[in-house]
Amino acid sequence: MVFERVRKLKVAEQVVGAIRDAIIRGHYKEGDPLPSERELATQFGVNRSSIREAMLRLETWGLVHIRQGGATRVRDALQGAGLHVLPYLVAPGDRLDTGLLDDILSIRVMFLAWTAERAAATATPEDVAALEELLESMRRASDAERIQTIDFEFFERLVAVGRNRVLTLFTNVLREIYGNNGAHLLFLYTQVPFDLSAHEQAVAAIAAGDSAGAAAAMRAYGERGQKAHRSHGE
Amino acid sequence: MVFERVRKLKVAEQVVGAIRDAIIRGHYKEGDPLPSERELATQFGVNRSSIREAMLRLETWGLVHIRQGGATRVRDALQGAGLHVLPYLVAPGDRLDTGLLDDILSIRVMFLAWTAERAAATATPEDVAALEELLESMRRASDAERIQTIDFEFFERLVAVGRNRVLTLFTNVLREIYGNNGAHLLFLYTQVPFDLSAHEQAVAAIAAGDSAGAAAAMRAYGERGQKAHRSHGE
DNA sequence: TATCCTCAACTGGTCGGACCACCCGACAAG
DNA sequence: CTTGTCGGGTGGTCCGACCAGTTGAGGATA
Repeated sequence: MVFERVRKLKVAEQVVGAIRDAIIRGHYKEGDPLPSERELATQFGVNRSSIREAMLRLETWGLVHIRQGGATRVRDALQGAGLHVLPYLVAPGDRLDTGLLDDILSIRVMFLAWTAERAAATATPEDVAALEELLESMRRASDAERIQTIDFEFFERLVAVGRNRVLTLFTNVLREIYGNNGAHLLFLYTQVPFDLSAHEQAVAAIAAGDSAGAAAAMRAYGERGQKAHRSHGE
Repeated sequence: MVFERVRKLKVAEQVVGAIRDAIIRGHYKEGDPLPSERELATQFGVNRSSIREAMLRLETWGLVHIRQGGATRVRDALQGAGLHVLPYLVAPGDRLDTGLLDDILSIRVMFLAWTAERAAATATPEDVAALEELLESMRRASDAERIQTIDFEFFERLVAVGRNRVLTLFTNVLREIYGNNGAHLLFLYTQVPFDLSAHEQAVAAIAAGDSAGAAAAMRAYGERGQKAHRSHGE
């Protein structure tokens, strides 16, 4: 596998991107009316159907509010929107403002700790073996990017072990964020050799069924990341 | 205000509901192809545009996967879908299967504890006053439904106090779930007088800036709910 | 003057029918 | 067995028309 799949952008997807960017960059503020579908169609040089498709996507993401008869208006994204907008709020390539990254890392600590705690309660010997295997490949990995990938696999594995369907849904969202913006979090892994002690402690605790221990280990790991960000940010 | 606003269902919304239900009820399983848009249009007796709109919604929710040239197929909702499908997975009025409720309550504990912990770190005197006011109205409330409403307000307040934008996004999702399915969780509040001690401890800890104490109090409260469900379920 | 009603000119929602781009499976050619 | 072709089906886009709510300006009314 050398070449990636070519990404074909539908017309509607390009329109979505353009409007989303315009909103994020502040051309349209909260509550502002967007141009009518017919006008956007001529502006973009596409058919109204495509504009409609774009608007529908933006609405299900919670970025705009559509109402028959009235204009389609921008909605305050962080107020009314669902979680799923996050991946789209942070456009790939954009800089992430520091405050938001803070918030994300804080949430990360919560998920790491909780996931480990749940996993310790429900792990089978096979689960533990799989986790140890991932540890081993992290030890062997030599560059930050690879470690990051494996670490996220480790996390996903932890979630799967926890066997909580709702938590799995959350992870899917996190994966989207991560997949689009992994570069912003790469600094968490640039220290090589990567300090694996927390992971090792966590796996040991999980193997022993020690929920509190597993949670503490992963929590410590997460907080180390927060600290790294603070000193790294200035 | 006695009467609620009449809810007008767009054609596409009805189609979305019908297809969603068909998927949830198992008429279409993971990976199954849905009928073509043209066929669905004649079956539902509507235009293809409406079917397309419905499909787009289902796709952004992660329930189906659309690909040009090939058939639109059902996607395993709990595998590939984002969090935002949860409100739609549990249709209002449906029974909630016990396992899922277990999972939800488990997540609830995590959020309660974490939210309280964060709040303790960032609360201002005004925040504390607002929380105490909510406590007071819970004391005065006499029926379970009212208590439930206030308790969720309390939680939202806690989130706001934490001042974490990402956590706020999560709450928006939870609110949707809660709003549509509060009845399933009503059993958490049927004990009257409602035991407020955990809330009181949490607020006290928040006022004192004691993160660990606040987390422990709300965690205990959440775990009491889990226990109630287990004994209530059989 | 102040209030209400009416109506025209928007907006989004639905319709139907056409054609394009793409995928797949059948089948022929090598 | 592999490769190439092609036809029929699927979603993607386009067009133009009409339906259904919303809004606001201007006139009728008190």
